[in-house]
Amino acid sequence: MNRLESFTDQFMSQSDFPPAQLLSMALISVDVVALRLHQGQLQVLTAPATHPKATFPRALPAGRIDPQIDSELEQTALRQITQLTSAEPSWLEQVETIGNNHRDSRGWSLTVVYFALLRGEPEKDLGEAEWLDIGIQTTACHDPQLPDLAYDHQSLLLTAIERLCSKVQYSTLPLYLLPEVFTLSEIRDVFNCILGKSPPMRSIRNRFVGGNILEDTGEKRYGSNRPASIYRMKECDCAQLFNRLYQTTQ
Amino acid sequence: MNRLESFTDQFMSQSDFPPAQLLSMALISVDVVALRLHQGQLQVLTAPATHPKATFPRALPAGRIDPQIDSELEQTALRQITQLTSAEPSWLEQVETIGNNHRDSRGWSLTVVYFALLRGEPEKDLGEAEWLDIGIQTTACHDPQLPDLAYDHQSLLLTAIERLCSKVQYSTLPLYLLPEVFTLSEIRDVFNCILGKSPPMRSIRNRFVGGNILEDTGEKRYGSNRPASIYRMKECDCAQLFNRLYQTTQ
DNA sequence: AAAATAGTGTCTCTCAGACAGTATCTC
DNA sequence: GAGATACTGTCTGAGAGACACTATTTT
Repeated sequence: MNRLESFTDQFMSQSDFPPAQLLSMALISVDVVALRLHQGQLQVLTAPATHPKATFPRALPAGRIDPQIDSELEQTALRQITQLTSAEPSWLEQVETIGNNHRDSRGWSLTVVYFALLRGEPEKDLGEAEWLDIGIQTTACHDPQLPDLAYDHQSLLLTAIERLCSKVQYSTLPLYLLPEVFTLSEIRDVFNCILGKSPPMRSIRNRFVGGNILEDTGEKRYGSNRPASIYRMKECDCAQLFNRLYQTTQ
Repeated sequence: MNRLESFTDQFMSQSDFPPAQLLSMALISVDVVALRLHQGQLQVLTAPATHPKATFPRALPAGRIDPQIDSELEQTALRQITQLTSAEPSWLEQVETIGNNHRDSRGWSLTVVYFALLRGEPEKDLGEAEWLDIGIQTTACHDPQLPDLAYDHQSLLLTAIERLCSKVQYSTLPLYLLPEVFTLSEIRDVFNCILGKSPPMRSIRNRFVGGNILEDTGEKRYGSNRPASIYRMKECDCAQLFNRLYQTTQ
């Protein structure tokens, strides 16, 4: 038990303290679900589970707010990723905040969960990072095979994956898992890796090219077939939304 | 300065304590944006702003987690509503968590923001509650006229309103602002109150009646015209999603 | 009958999906 | 030319929007 915990326990026992204010003392952490596509496989970034009683050896990258460094919550999340891998996430958004008195045996605890995407480019991981595969049931996307993670991290991962599955169907989010330049077929591959199926190329082409989301680099990717045009996302701050869902993928 | 604050200050000054753990000490609050429709007007529930230096007299209902009462974060949010009004919200969801070192002069502070809808039925408020009008610019829904609120609560309100505006267009959320039974025209009124415009009755009818979302009570509402069928939401746990947006309302 | 709102029929438009057909590369 | 993948043309279907038309009540 480290100094913080012993201190917290001592504080908690002071029953004359107004209970409504006690929870300024809740244990706060920021957990990150960082996903990437690697060799046709959706993967999640993990760190060693530090707690001795952890049910599994790996856990989501997590940490505490460091007021010396972080002026915003998002910076805390970013820091968890950069501590493990040299890559900058192409996407970062808050998923949910879990707070209750049963997820941590020490009492009330609160976690802000972030969701990050990393581009599928060559990059190097630092020390303790490990990417674990996420399996997709081709038949039903609703029950992906998640790796075992310590604490309640598997359920946090599930929530993030559900967010991903939902958002790829009505936004430009799939592009954030791809390298800076890519072909249309690679967009289809993103759908396949995430959902186990994909809309037809006609629909992808209509939405992304017809919708003026992409910029043609003029380059071609050559293979043992007709070369494919190489595209790049047009400059924009955040994912654009469409007003229909792909339905093949439901 | 209450006891917690002085304690926090003292603790913060202990420079030998690992800074990464300090933020277990962040000030945590749960803020609620509770909305209702009252006489054709979208309204937000407010409480008096307690802080002496508050910029405006009213604020969103907010409170701390009380570990004696709350086992889940959502209960803390619910408690803020029931302390001010006798009504149960028909909808409650988490919006976002704001955490940074500049929204509270005391240092790092963290707020989990919830978003609640209350049915437009006769109900009584308790003591300090006050419902403030939210104006909609009929021309552009993107800039509603929000009431002045203390702290950063106007910006939290804006985020919640944006969530509402977005979600009414592709889900059954509008129904959660209506009484238990209602007519189709009242659904149109909800759109008008929130967005300043509404999809045509034909589209509302197709989506809600054709989509098998509603149950016809068999009753009629009489006025100085052809009576309207009275409907009720079919039993379901949460808002159902459609796979297109209404476009008239963009 | 007039006024008012409820509700229907039907056409158009957009965009996803299906699928056949054409294009352009390597081997 | 065969094989492979890229890309286009075009039809269907779902569902939103527009709008004319009909229905049923009160006054």
